[in-house]
Order: sequence, then C-alpha cells, then structure tokens
Amino acid sequence: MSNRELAALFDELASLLKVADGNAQSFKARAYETAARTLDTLEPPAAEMSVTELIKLKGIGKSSASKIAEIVETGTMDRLVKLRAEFPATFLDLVRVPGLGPKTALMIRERLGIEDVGGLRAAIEGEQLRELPGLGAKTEEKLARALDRLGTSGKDRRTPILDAMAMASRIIDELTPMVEVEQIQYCGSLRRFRDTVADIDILVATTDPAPVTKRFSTLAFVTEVIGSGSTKTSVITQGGLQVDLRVVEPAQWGAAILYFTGSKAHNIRLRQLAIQQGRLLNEYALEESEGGRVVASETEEEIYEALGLPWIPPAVREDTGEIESGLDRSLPEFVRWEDLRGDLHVHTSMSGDGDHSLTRMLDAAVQRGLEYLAITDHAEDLAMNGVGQDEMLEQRGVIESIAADYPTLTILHGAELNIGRDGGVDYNSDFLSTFDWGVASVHSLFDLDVESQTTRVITAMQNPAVNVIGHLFGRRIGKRPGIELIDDAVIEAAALTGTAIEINSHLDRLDAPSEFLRKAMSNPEVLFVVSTDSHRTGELWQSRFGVTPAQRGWVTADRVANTWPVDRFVEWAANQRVP
DNA sequence: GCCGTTTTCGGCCCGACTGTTTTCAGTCG
Repeated sequence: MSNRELAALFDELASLLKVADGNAQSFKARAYETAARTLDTLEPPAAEMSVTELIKLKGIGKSSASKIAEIVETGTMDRLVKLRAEFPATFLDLVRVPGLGPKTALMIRERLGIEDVGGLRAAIEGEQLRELPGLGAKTEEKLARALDRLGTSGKDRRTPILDAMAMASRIIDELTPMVEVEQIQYCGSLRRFRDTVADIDILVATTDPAPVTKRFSTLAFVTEVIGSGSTKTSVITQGGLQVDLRVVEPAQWGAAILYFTGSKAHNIRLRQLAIQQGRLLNEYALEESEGGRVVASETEEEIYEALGLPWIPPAVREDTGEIESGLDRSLPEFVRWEDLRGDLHVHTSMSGDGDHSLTRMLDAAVQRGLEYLAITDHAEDLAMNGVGQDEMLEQRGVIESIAADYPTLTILHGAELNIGRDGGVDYNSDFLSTFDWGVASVHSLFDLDVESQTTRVITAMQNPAVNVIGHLFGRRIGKRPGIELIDDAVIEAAALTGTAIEINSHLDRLDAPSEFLRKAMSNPEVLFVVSTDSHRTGELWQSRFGVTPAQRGWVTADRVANTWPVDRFVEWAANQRVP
C-alpha cells in the first residue's frame, strides 16, 4: 500500500464525512484531509512505520495513525466501509450538483426520500423542494439549470490546461484594451499550472468595476451568467467551462492575486501565519487585527515578506512543504524561464509535422536569445513523418554550411529517435554515433504492460546515442493517458546511465509530469532538460510553460542541463555519448 | 480529529453571492 493510495483513502473518508456531518467545513473532515496531504508528500512508506512513528508526523494523530495500521492490516478501514454503505456513489452524485451541498442533500433524503439525481429531477418537476424549509421556487429553478448542464460542467469536470489557457487568453484579450482595466491576470489553478482546471479565475484591478463586469458578462462566448455582484461575477462559456471574474482596487492587487491564485491549502497556511502574528489576511490586505492598519497589500512580494517568507512561485503553492522551507529560508532555487540557455528538442519542416524551415527556426532561436539549439527531426521509424539517413546527412551539411551565419548560436545536430517495442531505436549504431544529440521518445504501443514499458524505456536509456528521453509518459492531457512505468526503476536507470529526463513544454503534454519530477529530484544524480518540442517558430517561447511543471516538481536550475553555459553543456552532451 | 514559545481545552481561513430570511444559512472558492 503506497502513501498515495493511503492518502486517497483518507481523502475519500474526508469527503464522506462532509456529507455525513452535513457540513462541508467539518473539522474532522479537514483533519483527515490534512492527514491525506501529509501522507501524499511523505517520503518513507507509511505502511512500514509504527503507530508511534506515525503520530509524530504533523497532521497525523492517534486516530489517523491507528487507521493507517488498520488499512495496512486489513486493506481497508471499517469506518470507510460503513460510510460507503450509508452513502452510495449514486447519492454522492447529488452533492456534485453545483449549488447543492451536503446539508441540503441530507435534508431532501430525509424529508423526500431522494436517493439519487433521478429522484432530485423528479422532485423538482413535482415542485416538491419549495415545500421544504430554506428552499424555494428559485432554488428549484437554479438546480434544474444545474442538472441540465451537469456532465458538461458538474463540480468534478476538469478542463485540460491547453483549452483553459486558450479561453483565458481570449477573455484577457477582450478586456485588456478597456481603459478601466489597470491590471489583469488569470489566477487559480491555471496560474499554478495544474494539468487540468475546474474553472478559470480572472482578476482585474480597476477603480471603475461596472463597465468591466458588464463587458465580461456579455462576451460573445458567454452562455449563462450564474451570479454577479459588485466584486465577483461567474459565467459559463460555450463548451461549459466556468469563468469567475474578480474585481479589486489597484492598491489591493497583491492581496487579491495571492488569494485568487491559491491553492486553498496554501492560503490557509498563510492566514494561519498572519493570525500568529496578530494580523488578518484576506483578499484585500494583510492588516493588524487591532485597529486594522494595513501592513501590505499592493504586491505579493510585500505580503510574503511581511509574513516572513520569500516570494513563492505560483506553481509550488500547494502546501507541500513550501511554507516550512520558506520560513527557514531553505526554499530551493527553482528553475526559471530566464535560466534557460538552450533548447534541445526542435523540429523543422524536414520531418512531415514541422511547419517551418531550418533557417526560420534558427532565426527564431536567435531572436529568442538562445545560446544553443539541437535540431531533432523525427528519425525514420516514425511512420509518415520520419526521415532516412540521406536526408539527415543532407540537413547536417546545410547546418555546417550556414553555422557561420549564426555566431551567437551553437547548433547541435540531433534526431528524435523512436523507442521500439524492445527499447531499440532507429538507424544503426555507427550512424547514430555521428549525431551530436539524441532524444528518444515513445510514439507507439502505448498499452503495453507496465513491466514491458519500463524495460523498453530503460533499454533506450542504456543506449549511448540517447542523451534524453522525450515526453517520458507520452500522455496528452485530457486526451490520452500516459504509458505505465515503474517510476523508481526509471529514475534509478536515469541516474545510472546519466540519461536526462525531458520536461516537455507543450501545454497538452507537460511531460514528465510534476509528481514524477519531484520523485526524480530526490535522486541527486538525475538530470533534466526543459525542451519546447517546437514544430514552428512561435513555439520556441513556450518553454515559459515548461518551467512550471518543473517548478511544481521542485526542480532546481542546477539540475536542468540546458541552463548550463554552452561549453559545459556541449562537453557534457558529448561525454554522455561515449559508449 | 489535531494541535499548543499564550493553550491539554477551545479553537480550527476568510469572504462573496444567493435565496431565504427578518438577521442568516448554505454553497462556493
């Protein structure tokens, strides 16, 4: 039983307790959520720890410790089994209806015998809800609308970051030109760069909110306004994605963006810190509890500083240790976009899926300010887009002939190799050895079993022609799950062979994912590269995206090979390729 | 259920919006 599996059981227990207590703020439930987070971020396996050791962990007390022991012994916990029986999944679906919380769900079950969403629908049609205390015709209407769009925008629906970012950009493009808008920024889990988001949060600083709110509510792609007040407006857009707009005074920007970025757990910790200091932190300011004098509000940096913390990048604000590290000034130097000097996964129009020519890509790389670049078109085993030896040699000739035109750019000639069923790659080893750089990626056979996939990837790592494994899991967020791998085995092989792990910047990949990266960071021998996998010039800038999963995985700049100066990098890359 | 450089008991982040209320409960983030 892994820590993650244990955490999942505690999370389930917490959400069931919220329903059982009829209270989403249930303190017991919150305590179990804390325990779940502790387990999720714990390094040693909790299953192998004694109850005495477990109790020493922050957030785990007597009850949780004995529950962990019970799970290890029996595979589950009695309390959870009983709650599952009392609240079957069909009943929990009720609580997933937006606008219907645990209190109301319990009441309609008791008073009307409603056990599932079908029952709720019937009760609404029969106008039965309005007979109950605290509910009326408007509530029926609201829930009816919520049921209509359930499935497209239920509480559990999550949107891939690629789609969410596109929608956020559209909205920001529409509002930015307004004279009333002084600052605007997407916040929430989008700013924290989670793989998927439940909704989009947009923050605007203005002294004149009304026109901004009006414009937002009437955007062409808004299909429904769920709620609109003086500072907060929520809408549903075409496709069912919810967008919340929050409007604040310019002087409150820092407090607001901090609050609106979250995560919730991070915010709670910050507010607890504030309380300890005799202060209050809300979305408007950090202020003295007595008298209300504002201590800081305009920028995130000021507020963090006043709380005794360095500025923490949004991507790591998950309360998984960043507060503790910040307080004792041991927060790592997370890799930043400005640290990147090279890009090591770039296609040209030579392989079928690239849009722009070699020279256009090189020109763009110079414009982007890169010091080194690896051209890595698809090798021949990739159906449709791969190219053979002759074309590769021709490309190499062109690179050599025009290299002098790019005095500030060191160009490496590489290829994106395909990892075959047994871990072999394209071409023969003699030809492979003539490249400067090799990315090897899985492009096929995504459903092999976990042992086969692990062996396959490790075999590729052992090949001297392979400097880095590209998009390790091959996932497409929201479209295709990644391959299954034994993480620890892959990490150990990466350390042993010196093969780097790519952090692919494409918004629909962000691969390897941050959870894997954080695990890999715990082995000091493992190196990474942040690559764009560009297929056209504009994509050379999307490493802005790639550094965020790296930060979420607590990856530091010194462990990212393409932050190194060109001489160090080229020497390392060449040494890697010595058989 | 968990926790304690005020505390072993009494707190637990904080506020907006809605709909139902006569001052607040429920839901949401």
